[in-house]
Amino acid sequence: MGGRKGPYECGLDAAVDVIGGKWKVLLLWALAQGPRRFGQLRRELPGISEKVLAQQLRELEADGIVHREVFAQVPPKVEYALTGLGTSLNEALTPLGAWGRQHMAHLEATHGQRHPDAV
Amino acid sequence: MGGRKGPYECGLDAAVDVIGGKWKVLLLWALAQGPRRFGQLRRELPGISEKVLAQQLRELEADGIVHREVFAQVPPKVEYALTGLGTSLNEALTPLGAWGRQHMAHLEATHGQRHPDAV
DNA sequence: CCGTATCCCACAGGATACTG
DNA sequence: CAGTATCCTGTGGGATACGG
Repeated sequence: MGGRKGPYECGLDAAVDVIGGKWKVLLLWALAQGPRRFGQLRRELPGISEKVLAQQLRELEADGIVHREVFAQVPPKVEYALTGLGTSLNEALTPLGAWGRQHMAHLEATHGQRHPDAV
Repeated sequence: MGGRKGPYECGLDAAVDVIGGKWKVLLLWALAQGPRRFGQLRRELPGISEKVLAQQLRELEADGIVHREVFAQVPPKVEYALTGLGTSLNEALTPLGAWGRQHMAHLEATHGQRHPDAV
């Protein structure tokens, strides 16, 4: 991401800029369960492409939300984990998640015309 | 909006789908101060076009976040206000806003390469 | 004053193939 | 395994003009 119009106005827009990617919150959600490897995340987010996964991960890393640890060994191993900032973001996100969960049915109905085949 | 990949996973994604528009949170922020008229909102969100303002307002209305009240009179008058659901969303958003405000400087610095001319 | 109708484009993100 | 490199598309959203 990275294309708003000016300086942030109310903090909320800054936060939304961080979590605004299509898979960001799902990523945050997955990483909250514990450190994850690349392929593992790919499996946990069915439908995401490698390019996009790597990309969103790097954006979150650039924002200091996730930490990327490379293990110099073969076969290659890389682990992603939430930083302290990431953890605090997740906590700040909790009420929103609760709100969403509470009104999910309503939201799927109104604004929710996705494609037919559910996953 | 309205284009994810399947059913919602964790509530968080449902919520993000609602506030994911470019101006949505600013709109929410503005409406939290009290009911607003169309032109008033346009003035409070410098840079937004009428099309997009109307559009995002519609989406929020479809999601039951804002209420649109038309006064049958001339000159025309329409007021937008938060619904109960909208208010609860705003409240669920509070911690996130606080988080953003707290780390705004950091975020502007890292992920924040916008265009040169600030507003 | 409060919108809708068009046209247009940048860019996030999908598919696929290839590399260290 | 963990990514790049390319190519391509959908669509959110900007600009502008017109209508009730």
